[in-house]
Amino acid sequence: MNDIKQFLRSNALRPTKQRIVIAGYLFDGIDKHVTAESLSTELAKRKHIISLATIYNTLHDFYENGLLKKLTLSADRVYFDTNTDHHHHFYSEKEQFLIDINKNIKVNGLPKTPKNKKINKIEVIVHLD
Amino acid sequence: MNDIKQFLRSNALRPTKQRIVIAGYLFDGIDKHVTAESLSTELAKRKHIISLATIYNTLHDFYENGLLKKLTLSADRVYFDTNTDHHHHFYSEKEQFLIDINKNIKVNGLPKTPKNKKINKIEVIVHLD
DNA sequence: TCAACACTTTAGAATCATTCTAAACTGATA
DNA sequence: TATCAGTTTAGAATGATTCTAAAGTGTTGA
Repeated sequence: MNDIKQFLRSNALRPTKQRIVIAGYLFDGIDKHVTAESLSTELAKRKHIISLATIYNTLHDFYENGLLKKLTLSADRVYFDTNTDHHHHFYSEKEQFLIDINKNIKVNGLPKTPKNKKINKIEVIVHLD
Repeated sequence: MNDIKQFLRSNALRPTKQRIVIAGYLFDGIDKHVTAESLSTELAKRKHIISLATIYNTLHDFYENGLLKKLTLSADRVYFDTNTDHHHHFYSEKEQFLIDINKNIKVNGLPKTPKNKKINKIEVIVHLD
């Protein structure tokens, strides 16, 4: 709890009740993929009612501070990943699930980067049926 | 023109005025990436006013028949790619542009596919700044 | 050629994730 | 503990996309 407060402070985020609850859930040591909706539902189960606006705000605050990765895999919901190490994903659109690939993947044969651009990151998504 | 009609018929799509215009634009031999909005604008420039609903319908009809690839790269607009060969992309979220990578890319080091699942496709997105 | 019908198009309403607004609230600081 | 910047929130707004249901149009068989 005080850990969480410190954790938030060290990221220049004021440790409010809501952020503590959300961070406590997200960063409990088990990597997770959440959407605003799924997070809201999960917290509600634990009797923590936090407005959706705050959930969106908080996810973005965390994302902007590098505490979450953002994944746009389908047009109708954005996923946030608590695993911020560089990694890739298995994804099933049909079943809407996401699995981290934590092995080292190599991508070979890339053409040269367009003029005046820099590669930010390479994202590999393995789509499953 | 008759080519386009045949082309549509061969894909079990009735060659309506609107589909002929849209297919004529999309499949002119030059690969393109469009969104519903960009397509609508492009056709309007050419004095072809087609309702957005029809543009969405048609893009999906084409997509379902394998004439277009669908790319969900940002949450707020879906791209359709006239290049349906298996290929990858450079993508700049900031500048909202998309470049096909037509070279052969190899992805090495994938872990084994989750039980009872099959790989549908592997998508590599090279994010640029 | 044409009637008949299934397939299409369309305007406008509806949907739904996400963002915005402006007011109430609260952690931090002196 | 008063003050104020940073937060939370309900509810409205946004914007891409989908839906609805009515009008329009290819296609086909005679």
